Amino acid sequence: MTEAAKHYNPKEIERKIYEKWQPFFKVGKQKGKKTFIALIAPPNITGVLHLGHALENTMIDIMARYHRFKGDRVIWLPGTDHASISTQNVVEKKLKKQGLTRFDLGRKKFLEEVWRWRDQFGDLILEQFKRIGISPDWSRIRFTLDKEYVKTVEDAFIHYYKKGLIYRDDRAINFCPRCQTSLSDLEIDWRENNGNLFYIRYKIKAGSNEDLIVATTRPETILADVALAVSPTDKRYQKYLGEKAILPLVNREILIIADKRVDPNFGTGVLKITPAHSLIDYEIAQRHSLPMISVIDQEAKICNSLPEFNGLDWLEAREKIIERLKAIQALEKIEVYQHSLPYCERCGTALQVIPSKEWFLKMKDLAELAKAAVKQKKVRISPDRFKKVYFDWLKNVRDWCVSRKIWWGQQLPVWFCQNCLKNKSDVYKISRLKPQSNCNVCKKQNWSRTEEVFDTWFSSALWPFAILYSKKEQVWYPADIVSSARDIFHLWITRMIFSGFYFKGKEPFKKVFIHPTIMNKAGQRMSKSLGTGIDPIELVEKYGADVLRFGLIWQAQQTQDLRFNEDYFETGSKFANKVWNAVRFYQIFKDKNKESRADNGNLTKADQLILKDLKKTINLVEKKILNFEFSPALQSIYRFFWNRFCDVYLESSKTGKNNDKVLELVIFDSLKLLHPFMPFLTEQLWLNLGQKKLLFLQSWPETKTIDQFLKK
RNA sequence: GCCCGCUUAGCUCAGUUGGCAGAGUAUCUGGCUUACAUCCAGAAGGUCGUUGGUUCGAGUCCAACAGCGGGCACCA
Repeated sequence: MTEAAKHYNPKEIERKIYEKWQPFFKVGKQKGKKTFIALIAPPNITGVLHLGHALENTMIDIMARYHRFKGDRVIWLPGTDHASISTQNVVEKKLKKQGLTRFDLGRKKFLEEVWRWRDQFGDLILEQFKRIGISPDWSRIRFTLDKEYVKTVEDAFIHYYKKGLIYRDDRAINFCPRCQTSLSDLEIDWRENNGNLFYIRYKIKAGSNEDLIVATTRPETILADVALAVSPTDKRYQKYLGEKAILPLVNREILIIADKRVDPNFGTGVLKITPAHSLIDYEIAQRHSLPMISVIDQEAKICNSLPEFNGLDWLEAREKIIERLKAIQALEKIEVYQHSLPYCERCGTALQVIPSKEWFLKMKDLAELAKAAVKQKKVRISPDRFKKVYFDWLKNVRDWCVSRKIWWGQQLPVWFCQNCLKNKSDVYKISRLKPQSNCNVCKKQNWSRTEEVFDTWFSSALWPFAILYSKKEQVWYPADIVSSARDIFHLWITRMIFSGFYFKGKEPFKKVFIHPTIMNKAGQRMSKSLGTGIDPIELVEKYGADVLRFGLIWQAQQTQDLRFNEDYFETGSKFANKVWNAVRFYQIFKDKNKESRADNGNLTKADQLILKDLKKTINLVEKKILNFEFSPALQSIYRFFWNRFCDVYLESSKTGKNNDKVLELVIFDSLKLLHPFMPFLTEQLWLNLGQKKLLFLQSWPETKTIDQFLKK
C-alpha cells in the first residue's frame, strides 16, 4: 500500500478518475431492471458554466450515482440548445466588433458564421460539466438542431396545425426594433421608469362644448386611436356611450364605448383605444370589432400618419405631438408617473407593441392538459409552493406566439406561393418538404420556404420526447426527474408538460424540482455583464470539484434562493481532508495491529453505538436524497463522520478494544454514503484501500449487514 | 395593483406533528495527544422583524404591520 499524503490534493487525481468512470456512464453498461431517467436542461451553445448549472447538475448527479448504487439503469442524456435569439445576439456582438451587422453579411453568410461559432464553442460548456464530475452518457449528446430533432419539431407544428391549434394572425405583439423580431410575453424584461401621464382633451362631437379628458403615457399613439372606452359602471360617462369624439390633430371621429377592462379609478377613467399599439386595447378592440390602425413601424418610427410626423422616431414624435397638442389647447396637464416599461430581455432595447403577422398556438386546451397533469399528480412539483405559480400562470395564459423573425433558428415548415406574394396575397402550405402541388389561387407552382423561425422554447418544449423516443432502440419516456431554476419554469417546464401530454398522452417527467437561484452575498442576481458572476471552474481549480459540490449543496436549502457564501468551501476542504485522514488512520492502524488485534467477534459499546448511528445515517440520507433534500443529507453524513465516527469512535479505537471489522465496515460504508456528493475523493480513497473494482460500481450500503453485526 | 415567500448568534443559514434555541464560519481560552493544527478540548454569543391573539406552553398556529426577495398583470 502506498503512503498517502498528509493532505487531500484534488488537483492531481480528478481527471484520471473521471476517465476511469466515463465508460460506465454509458446507458448500456448497466443491467438493472429498474431505470432512473433524468433530463438535463440543455444549456445554450453560447453558454458558459455558471453556478446555477453546477448546482443543478450536481443535484442530478447525486441522484444518478445513488440510483446506480441501488442497481438501477441510469439514463441521463446530455445536450445543448441552439437558443435562437440569444445565440444570434452573441454572434451579432462579435460581428459588431468588426464593424459589421448581420445585414452586411446577408442571411446565408450570417448563418454560416453562427454554425462556425457552434462548431467552435458549442460544446465547451459540456466539457465544463465534466470538470464538476457529473455522469451523463456522453456518447449520446443531443443538439436541438440535429436532423432527428428538427423533424420532431416540424412534425409537432404540422400536427398542431392539422388539429386547428396553429393559426396565423396579424395582431399586436411585442416587437424588438433592434432584433427585428416578435417576442413572447416571457421574453420581456420589465423595468421601472419615471415617465409622464399626459391628460389629453378629446372634444365630443354632437355640437356641444363638452369634452372628455384621457390620461395616457403614450401621446404619440393618439394617431392610431380608434375609440375611447370607459367602464360600464362609471356613472360619469354613461351619457356619452354611443356618441363620437374627435381625435385631436387627426380630426377623425371615434366611437365612445364601454368595456369592463377599463379601471374607472385610473386617470380620468377614460381610456383611449389604440389596438395596434397596446395589448389591452387590442383585446378590447377585438370584443367590439374595432379596426386596427398602425402608425409605428418595425423600426419604431411613425408611419401611415400625418406627413409632419411620418418618419420620426417614436420619442421625437412624442415631443412634437405634445407641442402641437399644447398649441391647440388639447393638453390639459402633465403628471409625473412611475410605471414599468417592456425591454428586450436579450438586447435591452425598448420594445414596441406593433401589429405583425405571426403564428400562434392556441393555449386554451393545452393549458387544461397542463393543469390536469399536476392536479392528478401525474407530474409532481417540488417545492410545493411552485404549484400555485404554475396554476396562476396557466389561468391567464394567452395564445403563444411561436414564430420569430430572426435568422438563427429552426425554420417553420411553411411554404409561401411566390407568385401570389407578388400580388400581396399570402397563400401558404404547411409541409416538411417543398409542396409538389400547384397553388390553389394562381394554379402555378412557385413555393418558397418562409424565413420565419420557431421560438426556441417551442423546440425545447419537445426535448423530453425528442430525445427519449428517438432511434426506435428504446422508449425511455417519461423521465423520472427534471430540475431547473425558477426563471425558466413557465418558459420550459410548463410547456414540456402540455407538449408531452398532447403528443404522447403521457407526462414527460414524473417530478419537477425547482432548485434555488444563486444570488451574490448582497442578495442580488449574479450577472456576467455586471461582473458579479463567479466562474465555477475557477472554484474547481481552487478547491477541487468535490469541494465545489460540497459547498453548493451544503448551502442550497429547499425553501429559498441562496446568498452565495464562499465560506462553505473552506468547510468542504476541511471535511475532505478529514475524510482523507480518517482513511489514513485506518490504514496505519490496521498495519500496526495486524497481528495483535484480530477480530475476536465481540462488540464494544463504542462498536454498537457507531453501528447504530451508521444505520440511522444511511436510512436518513437515502430518505433525504429521494426527497431532494440534499443539504440535510450531506449535513447528516458530515456530522456522523466527523463528530461521531472520528471524534468519538476513532478516539476510542486508539485505546479500547473495538472490533476491527466494525471499523472497516464504517470506513467502507461511509465512502459509499459520501460518494454521490464527493465522488472524486471517495473514489481515490477507495482505490487507496487497495480495491480493484471502482467505488463507482459498488452498491449502496446495506443496513442488513449492520444488523448482522449487531446480533452478535 | 393582485398573489407568494423570507425575516433566528457578528456573517450565511437549519430548526419536519407547538414542549429546555442549533450548524458552519468568525471570536475567546487551553492543548503540536505518533490520522488530520485543514486538528482536539472548552467558552462566549440570540427578548427567534414589530404588535396583538389562541394555548398550561409559541421560533413553530392565527391576525395586522414593517423591511427584503419573487411571481402575475401592465406602455393604465
